[in-house]
Parts: sequence; C-alpha cells; structure tokens
Amino acid sequence: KVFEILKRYSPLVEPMSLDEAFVDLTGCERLHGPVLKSAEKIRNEILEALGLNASIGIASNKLLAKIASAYCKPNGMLWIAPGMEQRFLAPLPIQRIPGIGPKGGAELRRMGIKSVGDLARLPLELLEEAYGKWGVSLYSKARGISDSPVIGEVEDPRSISRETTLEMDSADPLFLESTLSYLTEKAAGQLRENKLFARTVTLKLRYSDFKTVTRSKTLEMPTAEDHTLFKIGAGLLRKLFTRRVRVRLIGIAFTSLTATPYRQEGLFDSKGGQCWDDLYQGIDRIRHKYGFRSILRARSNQRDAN
DNA sequence: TCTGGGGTCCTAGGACCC
DNA sequence: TCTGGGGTCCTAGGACCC
Repeated sequence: KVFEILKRYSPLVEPMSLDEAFVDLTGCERLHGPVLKSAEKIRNEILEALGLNASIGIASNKLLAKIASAYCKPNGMLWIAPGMEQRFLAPLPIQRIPGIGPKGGAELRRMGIKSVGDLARLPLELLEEAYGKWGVSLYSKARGISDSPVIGEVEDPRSISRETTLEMDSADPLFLESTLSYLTEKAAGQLRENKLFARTVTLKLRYSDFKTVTRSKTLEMPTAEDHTLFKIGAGLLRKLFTRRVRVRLIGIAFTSLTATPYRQEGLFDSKGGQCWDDLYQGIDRIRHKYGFRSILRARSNQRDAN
C-alpha cells in the first residue's frame, strides 16, 4: 500500500483520500536526506512496488503542496521553493485555488478577477465585505498562506451516508421504502463499525427532473440501531414524498455523530437497550463472516421483487 | 461532464430561551 | 403586556472536493 511506503519517510502522514496524502517531512532530512531526494525516492518506490505513477507537490504548507501536486499531475514532481510562493501563484488561474469551484470561479471572473495575482491585489476588507468567510479564506490562499497542520491520526467522521441512483425512476412508495431500508442498514452498519451513534437523520430525494430535496430530524438520544434509524427515515420519506414526480435517487445520511449513545448531561440508562445491542452485534458478526447481504431485514429485500 | 457516491463546510431563517 | 437583543439549536439547501 502507498501509505506504508509514505510512513517509512515520516511518522506524520495524513490520508486525504484513497490515493492522496500529506506527508510532513519537517526534520526528516537527517534521516532521509534532502526533501527533494526523499520525494524522488518515494516516487520510485511507488512505481516499483505498485506500478503506479505518483504526482508529488513539495512546499512549505498543505495548501501549496496540494496546488503544486495538482499542477504537475499526472506523473510529475514540483517543488515550490521558499520565497517563490507568490511568484508561482500569481499567473495561475483562480480555479487552481482549492475552494474555488465552477460557481465561485465564474463569480470572480465576472468581477474581472482571473488570476491568483488579481485576487492577491484585493484588500482583505473588500473580500470580507463581498464574500464573508469565503472571502477571508481567499485572501490567505491567494498569498499561499495556510496554517492547517498535517494530522497524524484519522479523526472520527462528521457524517456517514448511503445513497443510490435507482436503475429506473420510481414512484412506488413500497419500493422506495425498501431501498431506504437497505441503505439504512448499510449506513447504520458503518456507524457501528466506527463505534459511533447518530443524533440527526437526513433523508434525500432527487426527482426525475433533478430537483433535489432533503428533510432531517434530530433525535433526543443518539443511536446506531437500524430499526430506530429506519423508523425516522421512513417517517421523513412519507413527509417528503409528496410530489407525483418519479424519484431517481434516494439517500440517507447520519450527522451529529457521537461516541456515546446518550447525551453527555443525561445520566439515564437506556433501559431495554441491551437486547438490541446483542442483536446488532450478532448481525454485524455474521456479516463480517459471510458478507453484508448474508443477513438483511425483510423490508430491505422487497426491492428485488421490483 | 446531461449529471455517481461519499464526504466537508457554510449560510440563513426560525424556534426557543434568557 | 409589550419590547429588545443575544445565544444556541434545528433545519434546508448549496458549493466544493476526491
């Protein structure tokens, strides 16, 4: 695995996604030589061990490293030397800045801001006035400033969700409910895998005309039980599914995640919860052994008949 | 990107409490 | 009884990222 290789060069490796990571090489020169040499070695090792071409950006912070690696993608290496940051950034189109997407880019161009250099000429007050927090963040980013540290350990997720685009758009409440049941089992299983409990359930529908709507509900007590979460989700579905337009996507998301099943300030024991805990632990064990679909709620299976 | 899935963060209005 | 302002939570939607 790529991360194994990276960990040999620095204990501080922050996975960004399945195929991207930040590596903090601060103070590793003594061990592995100059940073550029290390990067070169990392690239070669990845190529030899896995046959994959990696792109590497080297810079004094995560923002610049990310821009650099995106710039030399695919299969390149770019070092932004200290002191060269502004000069490197200035000619780049604004969309090279992480956080400026199609909408934001179009808006800025409408104002005559095309390059990062253009952006860097604007005073902080003006950017904040016009764009709020986003504007403030643009002010720093245009200057290559970022103090976001490389995080070693992976933090708990802020949300867990499952969604699916249906093979055929459907207006059949039973089918939708069944699909929702399946997605709930999937997401709730992941919740328990992470030893987390959810307090807010959000249902999402996308209609065949692509209009997308969500409805959410926050519970008194966080939970990771399929049946409790599904009851909430199904209730939201009934509330939400009022248009006569067919549905093309359905999804469920859990947020306000906590590591404890009860609220911090409440000391009540969740009475009767033990047998449910046992049930779901059993289900999770079976799935671990035989696969997720080896055991499903009857509700989740009705969709196959459709 | 005529449009998949799993995430993060932000905004804005309303409810509610003090 | 009416008025005011601040803080926090909940909800809905949207931009963006990989």
